[in-house]
Amino acid sequence: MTTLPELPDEELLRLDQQICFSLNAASRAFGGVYRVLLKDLGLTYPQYLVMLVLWEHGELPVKRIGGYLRLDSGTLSPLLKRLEAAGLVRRERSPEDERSVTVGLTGAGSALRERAGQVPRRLLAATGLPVEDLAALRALLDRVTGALDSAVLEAAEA
Amino acid sequence: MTTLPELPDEELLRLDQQICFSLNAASRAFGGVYRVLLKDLGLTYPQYLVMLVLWEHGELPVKRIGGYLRLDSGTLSPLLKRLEAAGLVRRERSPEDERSVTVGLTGAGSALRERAGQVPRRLLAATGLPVEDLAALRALLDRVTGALDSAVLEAAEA
DNA sequence: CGCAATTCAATTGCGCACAACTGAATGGCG
DNA sequence: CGCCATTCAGTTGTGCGCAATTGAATTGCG
Repeated sequence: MTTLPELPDEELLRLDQQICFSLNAASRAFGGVYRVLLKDLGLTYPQYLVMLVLWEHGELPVKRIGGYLRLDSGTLSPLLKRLEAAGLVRRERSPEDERSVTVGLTGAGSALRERAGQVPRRLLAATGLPVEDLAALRALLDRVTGALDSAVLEAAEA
Repeated sequence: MTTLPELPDEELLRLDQQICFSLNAASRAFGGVYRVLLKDLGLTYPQYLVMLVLWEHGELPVKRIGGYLRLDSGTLSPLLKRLEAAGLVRRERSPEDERSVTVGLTGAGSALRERAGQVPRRLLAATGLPVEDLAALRALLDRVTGALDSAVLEAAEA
C-alpha cells in the first residue's frame, strides 16, 4: 500500500483521469469486439459469460453462477429468462431446496459451444497483444480488483 | 500482432475467460468504489467523468464531450439533462450552429470541483497499487483499446 | 416445537451503453 | 439557387448493473 507521498493534487487529478478513462474505454472496447464476434451466436457479452460458466461447470444454481461472475439475481434473473426464451437454457426449482433454481444447458445450449469455439482465438488476435502481456494485464487487474473490493468492504463496515 | 501459434483451443478458452472475467470484474470494482466516493457529491461515475471534462476544458459542445469520453448523444443527452436538473450544468443551442448544443458549468458546477478534490487520492489509495504499476496498467489498457478499436473498424469495413 | 433470522430468486426502479431512427440545420455540388 | 448528403442532438427500445424490497423456504436458537 503506497501512501502516494508528495504528488500535487493537480497531478493526482490528471493521473486519476487517465486511469478511469483508460479502464472505461478498454471495458467498452472489449464490449464492442465481443458484440461483433457474438452477433451470429445471438448472444450478448454477459450472456456469453454465463454460457462459458455453464459449459465449464454444467448445471448450477443461480447463486453459484453469480458467484463466478460477481453478479446478483437482479442482473441474472432476467438474463437467464432471455437465455431460456432463446432455448439455450433450462431453469427449474431445486427439489431439495425450493428456494434455489438450478440452471442447466439444453441440447441447443450445449451445441452452441462448438460454434463459440472460434471466439477466443479471434478475440485474442483482436487485442493485438502477445500472450504474456495479456497475462500481465490480467494479473494487474486481479490485484486491483481485490484491493478495491476490500476497500469497499472496509468502508461499508465503518 | 502475435498469431498465437500452438496453443490448444482449451488453453485459449481458459485464457480468454480469465481476461474477460478480470476486465469485467475490475471495471465493476472501480464502479463500486467510485459509487461510494461520489455518493455525497450526488454524482454517478459517468456523470463524474463528464464533470472532469468540463472542469478541465470549460464550455464544450455535446459532440466534443462525447469525443473525450467515447460516448454518443444517446448516452449523453439524458445524462446532461440530469446534470442540468441538478443545477450543475447549463445547456444552450450554439448561435453560430443551431444543430450544436453548448454545455457549460453553472456556479454550483464549478464549486463542486473543490468538494471533488479528495476523490482521486482516495481512489488511488483504494487501488492498493503503487503509482508506477497503475501507469503500467494504463499503458496496457490503452494499447489494447487501440488495437480493439481498429479491429472493430476493420471488421466494419469488410 | 415455535419463532426469529437468514438465504434464495424474483421484481422494481433508476441510470448507463448502444443501435436505430427522427428531425432540424448546415455544407457542398451541380 | 436548389437539392442532396452530412452533421448534430434527441428519442426509442433493448439489455446490463445495482440497490432495495418482496416473498417463500430454510435454518438456528431458545
